[in-house]
Amino acid sequence: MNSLPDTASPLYEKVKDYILTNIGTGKWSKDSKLPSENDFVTALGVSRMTVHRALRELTSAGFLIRLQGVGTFIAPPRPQSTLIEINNIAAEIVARGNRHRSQVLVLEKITPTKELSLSFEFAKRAAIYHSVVVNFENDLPVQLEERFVNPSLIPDYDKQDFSKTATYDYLMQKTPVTEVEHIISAIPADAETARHLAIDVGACCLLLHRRTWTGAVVATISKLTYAGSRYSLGSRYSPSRKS
Amino acid sequence: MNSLPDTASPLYEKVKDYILTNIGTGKWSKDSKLPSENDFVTALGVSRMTVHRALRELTSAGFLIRLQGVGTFIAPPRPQSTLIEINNIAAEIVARGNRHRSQVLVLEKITPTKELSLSFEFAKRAAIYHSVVVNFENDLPVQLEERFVNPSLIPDYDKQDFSKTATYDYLMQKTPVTEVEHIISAIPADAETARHLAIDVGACCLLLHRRTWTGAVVATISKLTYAGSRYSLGSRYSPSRKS
DNA sequence: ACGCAGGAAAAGTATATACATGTATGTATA
DNA sequence: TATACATACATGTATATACTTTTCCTGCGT
Repeated sequence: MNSLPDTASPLYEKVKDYILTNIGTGKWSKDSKLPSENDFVTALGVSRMTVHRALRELTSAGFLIRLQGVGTFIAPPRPQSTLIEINNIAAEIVARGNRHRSQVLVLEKITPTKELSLSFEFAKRAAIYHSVVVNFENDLPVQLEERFVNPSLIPDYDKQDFSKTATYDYLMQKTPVTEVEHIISAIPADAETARHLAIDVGACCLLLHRRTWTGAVVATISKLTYAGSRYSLGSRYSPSRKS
Repeated sequence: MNSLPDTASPLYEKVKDYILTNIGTGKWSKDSKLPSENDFVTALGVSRMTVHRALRELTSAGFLIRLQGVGTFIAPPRPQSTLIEINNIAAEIVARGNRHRSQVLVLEKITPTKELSLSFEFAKRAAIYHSVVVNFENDLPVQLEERFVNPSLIPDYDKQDFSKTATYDYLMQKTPVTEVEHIISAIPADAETARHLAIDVGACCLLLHRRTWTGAVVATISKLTYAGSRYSLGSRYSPSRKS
């Protein structure tokens, strides 16, 4: 009763293909339940662990939804998640063939405000690092970068020379990021920002607010301000349903 | 010798945490080999299959690189493609528990400018649909939506009632999107925009420029303008987690 | 009718075991 | 010296088994 293809791929991949094919041809309707793991075991003649692995991977790839005690179902079509990628500005500038330079304005250890401490999800008020850097593309300031960094994860942040190494590269190299939060908004430049970006007070800026986590701990909080007239965030994206 | 946390999570998750933590603290250097599966078995007192699952999931999440016959290594820092998801504004508003309403200002067939025709990658100047809609959240205008639509893909666009069906939903339902381009910038509101969004002329706006393709054909071009003071694009993203 | 107990079913986890496959390395042989 | 082979070790796959957790349903008693 084995209707699996006889390619050279491992068995659990064959089971995945078998299931994907049958979803595609509508063998199982969108609402009804898929066969249980044990059904597949008898139908395909493979062990339950192998079926389980196939189903688990299809679930994590977003094709299926599984409920313990209930069964396995076809996942609804993906929500329209059209994605914007946010990259390292220094790398972007260099990739465009332009010259990148950065100027460190502030690099210090501070006691955070109550609000900032809250953003870090700190129980107690603890000291954090604070840096302000301006990034230039061909001597034109394009990004004002303010970062707050958790010293328990990145202990020597204030000892670095960020005119040589981009803060971003340093942080990425120091600690793995397990979660990222982004908020993009448009705001008028205040006097300080205007001065550093060499734009008029009140001029439109893109503000990118970013928090990164390492495990359950907030690692960094960044406020990246782009001169609206000189920079935009772009991406091109092909949705594809491959794992 | 079990140094795993005693939370309520499954064992393979604890092993994953254990490994991620030790990567974070630099216990294993970036170049050297991680302990083998059997090393973990004796060090942590769990079965090899459990270790294997932990390592496999960390690998598929991009933290590790494994070579059969060689060993397990720390993956180079990911190119930080941190992603912003852009969703259907009508759905978002409803998801927030607020009321969505839209007002159709323009719905017509026009002959495109040369520039627009170029954006559509048209060989010859061909007529296209044009719509302008304002989207309200609880009667407050938050988004001005201007769209240009390729009639060869969506023939009846100008016959629809977009005060009932969101343009977005209609387009998504009509034609599959195989590719999307996004550009986000910050611009001051012009007189027209200011009037429709009920903001001051020159106030900061988020401008989201979007092109969608169906196959090799440009399907739609959209200019979505958000009142900067009332809207921001946000996302939270876990590189490691599923779904 | 109603509520509850208990069992069946389904996915989730964990382990032991076996074998397969790929890589590096050392050793014997041509 | 150089090639071939043997071996050890690493990850990869597959299975059998056992137990857990969650959910749903059924039947019994009130």
